[in-house]
Amino acid sequence: MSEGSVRLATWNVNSLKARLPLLERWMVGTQPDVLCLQETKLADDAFPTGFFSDLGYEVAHHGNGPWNGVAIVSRVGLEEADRGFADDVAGEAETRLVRARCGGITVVCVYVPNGRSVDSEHYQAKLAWLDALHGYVAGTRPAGSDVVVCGDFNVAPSDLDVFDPAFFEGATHVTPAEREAVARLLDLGLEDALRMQYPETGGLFSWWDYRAGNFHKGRGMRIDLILASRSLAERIEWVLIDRNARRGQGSKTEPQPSDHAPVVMGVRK
DNA sequence: ATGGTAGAGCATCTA
Repeated sequence: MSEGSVRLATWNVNSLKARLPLLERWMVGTQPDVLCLQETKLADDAFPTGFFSDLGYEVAHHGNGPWNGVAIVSRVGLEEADRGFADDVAGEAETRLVRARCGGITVVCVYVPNGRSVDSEHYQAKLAWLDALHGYVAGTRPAGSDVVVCGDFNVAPSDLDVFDPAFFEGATHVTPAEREAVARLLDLGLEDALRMQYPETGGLFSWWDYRAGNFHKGRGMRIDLILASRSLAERIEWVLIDRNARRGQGSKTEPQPSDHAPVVMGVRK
């Protein structure tokens, strides 16, 4: 990209340790300036800081065990790192949020709880977590500054974002309450970067179940989002979902993919 | 129209 732009990406890697071979190849090829990772599945003391510093990046990780775990990786500066919500919130121990200031942009990296099923307590916890996120994001004052909130939201914002709305009836990720929670985030002064570029294009998915050949059948959803504050959104040059990074499943010679593809955005400085 | 996969880690649990 041109000298005057910043490349920001988000990727749920489904275990950083398992994904290192593919991640290295992808970072060398893509050259992100800021990369948000979810589901590192690592405790902080097991985080491979040297892997990233060798590639020229600083990191802020928030993880405490074999589940969840989020990180911000940056080569345009990484300051004011902040882990988790400020106050006690359900799920606060689950290491699902990390924030840092990178190259003048406030970056909030999130891994929203899955919710499992609508009738489960985990679904209620998901809604509570999204509510806490709303308060947290409001505190970053997105209406007046360069803020990005990105990551795995485990919510498909509209029916355009799923391969078949009928298939997901009664399931999590598509309920009015979850979609309302995302809409309320946007109301703070954020834009859904990819949807802004492609307002009516279906099939732009970021996640496909590993099973049943769903990736090759196009049976996915768009749940990995980059929400950009308006000052940033008006400088977006392009947004893409890198499906190439989702290929190779089951191959003996290709590095194995996550079930998520990275979402990448180029922004003028 | 989930459960055929994958990753945690060693029996299942989570997604």
